[in-house]
Amino acid sequence: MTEPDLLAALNPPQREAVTHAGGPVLVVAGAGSGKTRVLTRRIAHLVSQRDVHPGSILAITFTNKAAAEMRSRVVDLVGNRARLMWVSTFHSACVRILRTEIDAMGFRKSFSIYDDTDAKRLMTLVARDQNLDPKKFPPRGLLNWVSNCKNELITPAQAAASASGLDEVRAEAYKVYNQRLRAANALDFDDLIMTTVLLFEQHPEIREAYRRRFRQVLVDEYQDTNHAQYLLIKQLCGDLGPDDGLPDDAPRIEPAELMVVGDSDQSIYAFRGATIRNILDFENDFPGANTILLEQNYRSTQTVLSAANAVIKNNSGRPSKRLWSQAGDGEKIVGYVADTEHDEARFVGNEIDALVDKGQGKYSDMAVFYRTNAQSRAFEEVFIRLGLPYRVVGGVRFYERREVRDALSYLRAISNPADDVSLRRIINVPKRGIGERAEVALAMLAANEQISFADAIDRADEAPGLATRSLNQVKAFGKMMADFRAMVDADLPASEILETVLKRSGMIDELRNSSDPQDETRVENLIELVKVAQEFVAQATTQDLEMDEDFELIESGTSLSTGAPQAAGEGPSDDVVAELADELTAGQPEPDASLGAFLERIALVADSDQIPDSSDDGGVVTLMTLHTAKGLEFDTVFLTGMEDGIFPHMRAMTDSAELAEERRLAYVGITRARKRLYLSRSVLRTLFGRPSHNPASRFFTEIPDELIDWRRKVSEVASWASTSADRSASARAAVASGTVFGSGRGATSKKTLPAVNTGDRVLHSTYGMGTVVATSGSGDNAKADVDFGSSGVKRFALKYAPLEKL
DNA sequence: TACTTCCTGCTTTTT
DNA sequence: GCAGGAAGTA
Repeated sequence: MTEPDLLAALNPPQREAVTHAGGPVLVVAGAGSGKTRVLTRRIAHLVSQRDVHPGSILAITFTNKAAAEMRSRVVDLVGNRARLMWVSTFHSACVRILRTEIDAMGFRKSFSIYDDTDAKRLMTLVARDQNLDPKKFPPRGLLNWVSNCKNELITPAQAAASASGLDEVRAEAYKVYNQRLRAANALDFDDLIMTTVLLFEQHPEIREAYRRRFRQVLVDEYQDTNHAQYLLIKQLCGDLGPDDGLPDDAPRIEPAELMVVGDSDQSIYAFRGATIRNILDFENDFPGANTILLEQNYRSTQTVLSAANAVIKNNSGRPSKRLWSQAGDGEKIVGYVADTEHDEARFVGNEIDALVDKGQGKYSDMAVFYRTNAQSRAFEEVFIRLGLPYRVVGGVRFYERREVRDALSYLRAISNPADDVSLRRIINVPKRGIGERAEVALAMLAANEQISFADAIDRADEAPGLATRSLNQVKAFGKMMADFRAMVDADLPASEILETVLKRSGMIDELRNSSDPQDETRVENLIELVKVAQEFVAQATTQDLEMDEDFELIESGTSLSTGAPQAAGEGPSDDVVAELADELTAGQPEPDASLGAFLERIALVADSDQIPDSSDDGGVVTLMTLHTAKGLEFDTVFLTGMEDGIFPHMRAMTDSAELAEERRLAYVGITRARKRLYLSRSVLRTLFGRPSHNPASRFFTEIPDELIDWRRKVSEVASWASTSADRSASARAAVASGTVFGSGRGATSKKTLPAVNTGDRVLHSTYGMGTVVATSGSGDNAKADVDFGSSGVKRFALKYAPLEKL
């Protein structure tokens, strides 16, 4: 694509952002102003410049999915040569750097990456060892505290030095937790960033190599970066001044060109350390910075924008921004007050049906948003009944399932023998007679001898108090793991190793022979995992071929060394350019089907990257949380559960900063809509398994009434519940004690048992439609096994299960 | 050692 | 109303 084509269809501020040269740039962009488009075009523009080598571009996106999309769009625009650029999330970029450089930080290259669940497990162990009261110091809370430290780049020693009171305990937990991580040769998510920053601080020469490499750095969603990520950017393209750690006579390189794009009104990840300070202080952080404002919205109608503005303006202390649209007023916002969440779901379902019937859109043009994943249930139930095609994004994740985690723990323990957490997870999976006693004996040996758990297994003879029977089992297990590791040494592809592990460990056999109907699904999930591995291996092999093409491209003369001459005094010298060209060709990551590479992919890629394509004809309705909705847009958006206590979430209502974040979340949700916005709430909602009733969300009432077309305003339940304060209070009390509806704990209602037989179709409030495949027991003990297709087979006690015969 | 049965806490949001 | 842990039992 030629240069004018790249710039066509952009408005003047966008064009300015795309072609900007020299000095850092902050693009402050409102919702729907074409942020991502600007970034994509800018990268394409850069690649099409003769003196910019694609390998010198580093673009950071928020999700891996966004990275993949941006990458393929740029390749579409300017061709294969763009494949050499780095487009990834902060985490993936750091892993890529650490895989090369981590020796310098005292880890081995085979390090494991611990996700949230692993981290929590490890922290639980630490807390137990420290004899911490789980009520006072829940692992989750400790982990949050540690995460904050890591985001602020506070080391355990520094934390201990400045902590007082309860924080002294937390700092101690942080220290031990990190020691255990190090011993397991593992890094958690926050470590990935923190360690990279520390690496650059402690090894200026390594940092300098990357500064020379990346000449163009672009960051999307800058409002959601945390302090550690900011420091990383600063290390890569800030002006470090005289304290840059290099010898005085070493050659310096000009800082790279930096462009960040963000909207402080869309910052919704402060809860995990993101800070809009990074946006507000950009001009101080990067002197000489330019700010470009994108205020025209191309996505939504003026009505939608007015609603969004009306909500967000209640946040104090935000820089003023006036978003405008040329799309006209469009349709009014539809408001609906439901009696129950089922009623709300029915309204949404019927409305979707009606819109499709009237030809006002396809299923794939519509999305239902909610605050928490648990709220998807009512919609699923109703949508199944109505026969609406839908897809829930997020929720119960594939990689969170027990059997999948077990399999991955095997792989990690094989790839990284020091990984005690993974090893201890699977030492008795499947059951092989190595119980708690045996495990403790081995752990004692490991502690006494200062060796890893894997080494303790190899020296099990020395373990104190290990029964002979257990000893034999442990030896057999050690032998098996050694065989698996030999497969890694022989460079067998990840998929092959996985298959062997599943078969030889006996995991598959145990599940196949099990009487628990759920285990059938588990087998299917493992087969699915094998498929994922096979696809990964296949992909790595084809990438290999593409890389070869790219090398040819470089060699055939498009590389930096033949590019336009640099202006004197600016940019890298010719020597540096030549060196850079060498580095670019030499330093390409070998595409890699190894076990380590596979594990890395699994750790970093969220499986919520499965947002349905709108290209399929008809398609499906998308259900997701507001957080997942970030960066997406739909013709029709249903914003549901607009109730105080739900959204804003109960736990955010007391804290003004958290409330402000919830409001930004509302702003994000509203601005996802192109043409039609529905807002709904329910007066009565089942929460924690019991009914509770909530007032309208403050965000709902902040929207001017004239923008809203009320379909139903006052619910009957609302009128009896709120006519008098007394009655309302007593109703609430009754609800709270579970006496009114009889579904509270201990007040099990007597319900007539649905008589089901094999082959009956039933509806479950959580799993949806299913078929009875077996029945057992009688009377109160009657149970049924129900097959829910993709959700698998579950066994229910008919007395309690929310099952309905169809 | 392994299976069963309570029982608790949980629901924010995710790279 | 469910998962995962703790405690109790074979």
